[in-house]
Amino acid sequence: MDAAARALAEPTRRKILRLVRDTEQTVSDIAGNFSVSRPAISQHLRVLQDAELVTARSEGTRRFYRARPEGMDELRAWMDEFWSDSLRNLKVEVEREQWNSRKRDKK
Amino acid sequence: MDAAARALAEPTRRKILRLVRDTEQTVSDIAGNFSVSRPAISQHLRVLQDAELVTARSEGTRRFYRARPEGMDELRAWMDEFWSDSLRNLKVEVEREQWNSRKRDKK
DNA sequence: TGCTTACGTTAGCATTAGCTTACAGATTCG
DNA sequence: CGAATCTGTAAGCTAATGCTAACGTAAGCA
Repeated sequence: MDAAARALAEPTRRKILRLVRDTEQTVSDIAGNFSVSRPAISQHLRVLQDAELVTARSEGTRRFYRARPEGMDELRAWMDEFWSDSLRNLKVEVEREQWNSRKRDKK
Repeated sequence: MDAAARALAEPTRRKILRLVRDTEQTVSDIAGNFSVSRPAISQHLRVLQDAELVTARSEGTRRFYRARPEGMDELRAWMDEFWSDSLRNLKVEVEREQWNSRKRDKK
């Protein structure tokens, strides 16, 4: 999950993910969309692959990359839990406040 | 959003977030849970604050930090869209496949 | 007024990240 | 076989990151 978060923290890598989300693409294809060198893209793809956010398939000399959305599951789950638990606690907080205010009204 | 993703990419910072999710805590309180120095925690808090993932409140010499879950909204939205669009395209893919297979059956 | 507590900030260091250039391996094509 | 294509990898540079130790500052307390 550290790897996924770190991979997503890079704008270039997020753009790459969008590029290979629906259609698998070769390294050269991908690199064509950026101003950085092709090796730089290769290194980004390496990071994405280590984070299991993309998969690769070789065909002849070319290499096709495709996004792997499930790679985000862990991070998404972490955020979802953080979010929902926080909401739940907010709810408890509000209810306690309402309870206190009822007590105050009684006095 | 870059800032949020980068901030979340650090295990220490995610732990800090959990610590101040429900109850605001001082820097020393937080630092007590880690083996790194207090200034290191201060720096992490700085990163979290720049990413708008925590808010701070001063009281005397102490400083209370509290999580700010909305700071994750942008990143969550990005992932949600990525996820759902990918699912939608998968659906289209499957439907096309079914269509082709029906065509094949007709032959 | 001094001493203490609770912080932030700075300087300095080791590590990591992202990039380019240069090179190496595999495949295809003449 | 030899040349061209597609790609990964290594070396080397700069910038950023995470840490510690030292210092600065503001508030509370004797």
